[in-house]
Amino acid sequence: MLTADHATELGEMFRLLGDPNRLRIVASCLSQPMSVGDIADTLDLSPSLTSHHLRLLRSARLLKGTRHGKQVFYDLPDCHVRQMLTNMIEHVTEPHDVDEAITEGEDP
Amino acid sequence: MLTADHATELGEMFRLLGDPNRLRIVASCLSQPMSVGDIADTLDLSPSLTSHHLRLLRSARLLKGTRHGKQVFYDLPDCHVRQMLTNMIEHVTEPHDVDEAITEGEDP
DNA sequence: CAAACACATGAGCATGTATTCATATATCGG
DNA sequence: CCGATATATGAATACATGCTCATGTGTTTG
Repeated sequence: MLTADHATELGEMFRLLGDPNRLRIVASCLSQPMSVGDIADTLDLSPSLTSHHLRLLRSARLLKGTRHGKQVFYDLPDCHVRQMLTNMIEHVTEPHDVDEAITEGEDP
Repeated sequence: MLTADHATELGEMFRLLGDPNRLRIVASCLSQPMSVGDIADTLDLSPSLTSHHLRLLRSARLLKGTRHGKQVFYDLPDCHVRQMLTNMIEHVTEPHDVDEAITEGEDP
């Protein structure tokens, strides 16, 4: 069972990954640490917006920032999360059929 | 790489799991199909709110609804998602240390 | 058919949040 | 120290979203 507290905690992480730009930011740091400027350039986001998102991701420990001189590089400290994301990104590239209707179950 | 479209699609799914009540609803359907009333009772949510959330989860194909007489039972049609969630729920019960600061990397 | 039950849906509100613009902080080169 | 570069932060705003209340739809039973 999932307690309300754990649902809030886990939900907070999913909520952060629920924004497309934030998800792209995290994804861009999956294979190697990325500087803020490189992330912003790669994803075509303003440095300010990128930094705002990075702050949220850092607060939730989804990303970890390491300063090297003027630049700060971000990467995923949690290998469990990294694996989950790698997995889901791979999964989302597969085709799937569409059916959102309520189906009828056969009689018992 | 993760395209913007795929980020939107995957992000949409994470966004839905990002609400604690919705996450609890999905989690409650992990082991066996659950009727709307049972979900609402178990999680102490109003039937209306439960149904609103179920509609969103159904639209995103995170849950599938099957009618049996007056009741509608919901469960997870995607075993990939089920496994991911089972995994993350298990993970969130483990302890973890707290460090959201920017750390200093050693000189090159 | 009518009443009861289970669920779905629409409107409305209060709150949260993604983005932008302006500004501040930190680090390095000269 | 000064300017330039890189990142962070604060305020303001337009928009999204969770929730409730009221009502509608579908299904079984009398």
